[in-house]
Amino acid sequence: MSEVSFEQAQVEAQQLTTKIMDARDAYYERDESLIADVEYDALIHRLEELERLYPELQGQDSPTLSVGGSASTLFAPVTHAARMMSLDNVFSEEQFLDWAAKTERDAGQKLQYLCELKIDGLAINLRYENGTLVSAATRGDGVVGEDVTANVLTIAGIPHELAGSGHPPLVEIRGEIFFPVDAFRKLNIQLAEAGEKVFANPRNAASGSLRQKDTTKTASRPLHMLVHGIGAWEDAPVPTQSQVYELLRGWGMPVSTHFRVVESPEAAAAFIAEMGAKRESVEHEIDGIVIKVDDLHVQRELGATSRAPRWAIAYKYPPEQVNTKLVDIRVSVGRTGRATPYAVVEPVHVAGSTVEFATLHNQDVVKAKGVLIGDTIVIRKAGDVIPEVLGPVLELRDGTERAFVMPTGCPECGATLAPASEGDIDLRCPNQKSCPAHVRGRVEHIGSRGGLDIEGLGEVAAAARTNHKDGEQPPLETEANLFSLTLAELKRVPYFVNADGSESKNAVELIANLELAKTKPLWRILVSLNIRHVGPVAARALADYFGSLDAIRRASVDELAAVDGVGSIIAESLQNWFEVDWHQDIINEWAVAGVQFATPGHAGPGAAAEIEGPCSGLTIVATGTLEGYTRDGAQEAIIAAGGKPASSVSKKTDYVAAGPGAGSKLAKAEELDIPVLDAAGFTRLLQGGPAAL
DNA sequence: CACCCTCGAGTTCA
DNA sequence: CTCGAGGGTG
Repeated sequence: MSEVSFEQAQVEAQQLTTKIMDARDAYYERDESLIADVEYDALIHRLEELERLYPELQGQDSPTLSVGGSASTLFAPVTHAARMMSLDNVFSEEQFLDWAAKTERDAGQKLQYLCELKIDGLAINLRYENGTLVSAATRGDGVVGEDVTANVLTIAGIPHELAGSGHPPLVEIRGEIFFPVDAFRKLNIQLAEAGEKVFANPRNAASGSLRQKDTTKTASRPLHMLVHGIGAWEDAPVPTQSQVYELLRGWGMPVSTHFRVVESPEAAAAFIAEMGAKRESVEHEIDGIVIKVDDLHVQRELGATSRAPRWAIAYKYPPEQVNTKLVDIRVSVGRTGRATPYAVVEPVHVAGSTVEFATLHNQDVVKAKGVLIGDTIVIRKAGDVIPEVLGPVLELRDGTERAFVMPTGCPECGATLAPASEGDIDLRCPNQKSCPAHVRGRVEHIGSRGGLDIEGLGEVAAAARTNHKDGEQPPLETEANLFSLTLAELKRVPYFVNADGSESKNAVELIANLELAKTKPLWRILVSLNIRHVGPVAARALADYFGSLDAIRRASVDELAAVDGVGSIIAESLQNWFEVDWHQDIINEWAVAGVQFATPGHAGPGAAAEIEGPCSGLTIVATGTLEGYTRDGAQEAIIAAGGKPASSVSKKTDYVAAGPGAGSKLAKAEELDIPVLDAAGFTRLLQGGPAAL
């Protein structure tokens, strides 16, 4: 299943949908069976499978959503005057441009496009006769929908009588009914407090609210509608879709303010990218962008396939939430010994990548989320990067699920897990010196970019105390002998051995990198000692002030806390660290191996020199990819120019340097009205200060 | 003592 | 990126 690529799945889903639709049309409309029931079920099942793997394939009108007799007995059937078509989908800019190229070829001319937001709501068909609303119906299967006129009449903003005059004898106006995101959250809080079932998403809330038997209930919900097209209409009096919208606006219909007419496919692609970046800020949920050929005459020429018009396409954004199965909850132990439960899920495609794992933080979070092993769960990507478990889909429980039980022992060394202090939720493995998880985590940290930045150390870390060849010692007992590692010891790790038994190139390089690391700046060495609360920033402050590890060790708590950015907690953490004997072994062995524990030329405590430069006194945040700088390079450059690099944007930030790929920080900068620079502006600022801008 | 700003730590995937 | 918590400031 998971070996199906997205492209394959897309093609297959398209074919399945057509087959299913054809069979269904034949069955319901002409009362004949094209295929056997079992075969029909198999098609549906396969389509469901594909949609679970790639949820973005599932359109609002997917047959999987209406299988099993969706035709409600509550609402009378209504036959639409003109069929409610669905839209074909594209999932990338490339696919969109291909579609546009083909469309312009078919039309024999360059085209203008109307771009609008694809609202994730409920499609509705409003039938006006001589300016009066006579019926409102859901899409249904596109031919016959449900009559929800009484409910729709309660929705504010939908005119019962069209404004102005000169209305046609019959016009069908199509739009989307939706539940504003803010109101949706409030509704769910109310429902939860009243002990009622909450809605999974705004679309379900809209659907549930609209299809109430009791119309006063519908009236109490803040439903909205926005127009996105027309159905039956003899001789529309204007030549373009956008002008139709203007006309409808004049008649009092709610038309979105977010549409734009553009001159080229490239401009439409730009609109897609632009709206994708701010889709969170719109009042309703958006699952994509609809691009239509603006010219109505060309629309008629292009016509439609059996399902969808050829003159419009839906670009679908990757979904932010998907369902998958919670296969297991396991526990990992990190460098601080914290035992962290994490979810193992059936691999699923979310926001551009396949997710297999998601952290659950601690046992309280597992409880709070209410997930059981075996549940179908909802996953999203927080900030489009880190997978997050939102919660279980309770309707899909079948009783075979089981609760997660936090283990009492460390999964790596078996030591009894315990809270570090009274009342602490987190459980930790106490075996700091020799638990493989601890050692592995610490060695990884030493090699990390914020530490000594040593490539290839991750492999050693993984092999520390584990994975060594039978009967031999692992290359590392603890990090104490890291800098005295020999090639022979390294070769105990298969990764560093060639097929012929000789040491690999990586092994030689690693030894050389370790040699170089011994004379790296003091703050990096400090970070590598893995002292609680001492990260790159605190380490830099300490190193600048004291100049040597010896000076730091001899300092009192008060002297340590005198350093800007260091308080009593960090000071005590430092002193406690130095007292542990195997920590002293690390320092001693590293020193013997040649590690530099002092900044050459530093005059001793308090002698830290403020760098004077063009950017003295300025706080600067760098984000995104700045041309000519690496991520760390930008930080160093700011410091070298006398400025202060910060990791988050606040009122105190003076400048934000943003390159392509900048995300929330750029948005925050705009919100706070902080000057934003591109790479060139950033360089000018660093060289000449604010005056150079 | 209540805030706001940062840092540190844990995290996932290509 | 997000969270919780340390540190500094009014």
